[in-house]
Amino acid sequence: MYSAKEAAKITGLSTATLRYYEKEKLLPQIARNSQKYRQYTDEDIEWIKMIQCMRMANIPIHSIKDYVSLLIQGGETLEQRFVMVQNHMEDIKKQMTDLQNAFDLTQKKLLFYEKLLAGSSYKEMSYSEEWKLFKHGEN
Amino acid sequence: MYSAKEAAKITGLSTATLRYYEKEKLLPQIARNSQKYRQYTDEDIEWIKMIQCMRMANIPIHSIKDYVSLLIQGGETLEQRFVMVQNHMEDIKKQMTDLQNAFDLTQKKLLFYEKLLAGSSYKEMSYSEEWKLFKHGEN
DNA sequence: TATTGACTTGAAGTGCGCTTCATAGTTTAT
DNA sequence: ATAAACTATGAAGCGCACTTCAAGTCAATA
Repeated sequence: MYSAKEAAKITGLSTATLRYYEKEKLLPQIARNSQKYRQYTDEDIEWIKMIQCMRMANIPIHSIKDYVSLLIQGGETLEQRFVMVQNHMEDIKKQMTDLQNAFDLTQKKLLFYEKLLAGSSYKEMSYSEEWKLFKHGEN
Repeated sequence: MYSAKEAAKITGLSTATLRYYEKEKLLPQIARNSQKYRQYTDEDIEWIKMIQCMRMANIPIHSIKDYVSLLIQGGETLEQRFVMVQNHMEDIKKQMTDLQNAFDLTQKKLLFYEKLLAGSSYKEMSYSEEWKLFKHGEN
């Protein structure tokens, strides 16, 4: 069992965020001790980590909430959940190609800058030339 | 030369977003015709596409703005720009590993659901069992 | 002539994902 | 006994990235 502060430390989220996630039903109701303080179990922590993973993939709060809601409703909702996960996968794949494009562009920029900084004449490069270089793909 | 509407159609952004980007200095001042209507050049369009690419990688508006500002200032700012691009690259790499983790998790979920849906007995799966399955990594 | 439609502007509004605030209760240390 | 440390709550606030609104200009069309 972990206190709010401990759970926050373990997960890297703030206690406020943990309360927010609970309020938004991304987490089950967290157990309380005699003082009404939250007591996070190891399973809660694991679940929080999974939510963090989903959030890192930009899956919106309401989407995670819907998923959790179906999960709680149980086996009858299996197909719906399957479709949701498929949609998440499509989202993730789209983001991966977007990121790959940005990666490639950024790589090109880095090479460009490295070349320019290696030479000693970069201060002669005019604004308009450089601007155009960027406009036409950084090569 | 393209009108606001045409530029919007080509880039997939709204005219409002294009104006917003211009206001925020992500774009240079766009040329105007006699009626003060914007006239986007091919170079403007290319530049907008580059901004879109950066936005897809979640590079914040203010960061792009700072970069463009340095670019306009010219050659003296080369090292600063180089550092900025290096930082963008670090960001992008971090996002890529996060996305890869989400991808792996989602893949596992899909396999799990496929197995479950292939069998005919999934309606006997209890809430608590399923919940735990997810809590412990979906396998 | 009057209306339609594409455009202009600054300002206000929206949705998301937290974060901070104000207030209060309980336990532990000085 | 007072203060520090931790927790609780609901409500309000914030930063970002747009989006929508209200009011106006201008040119062409019915």
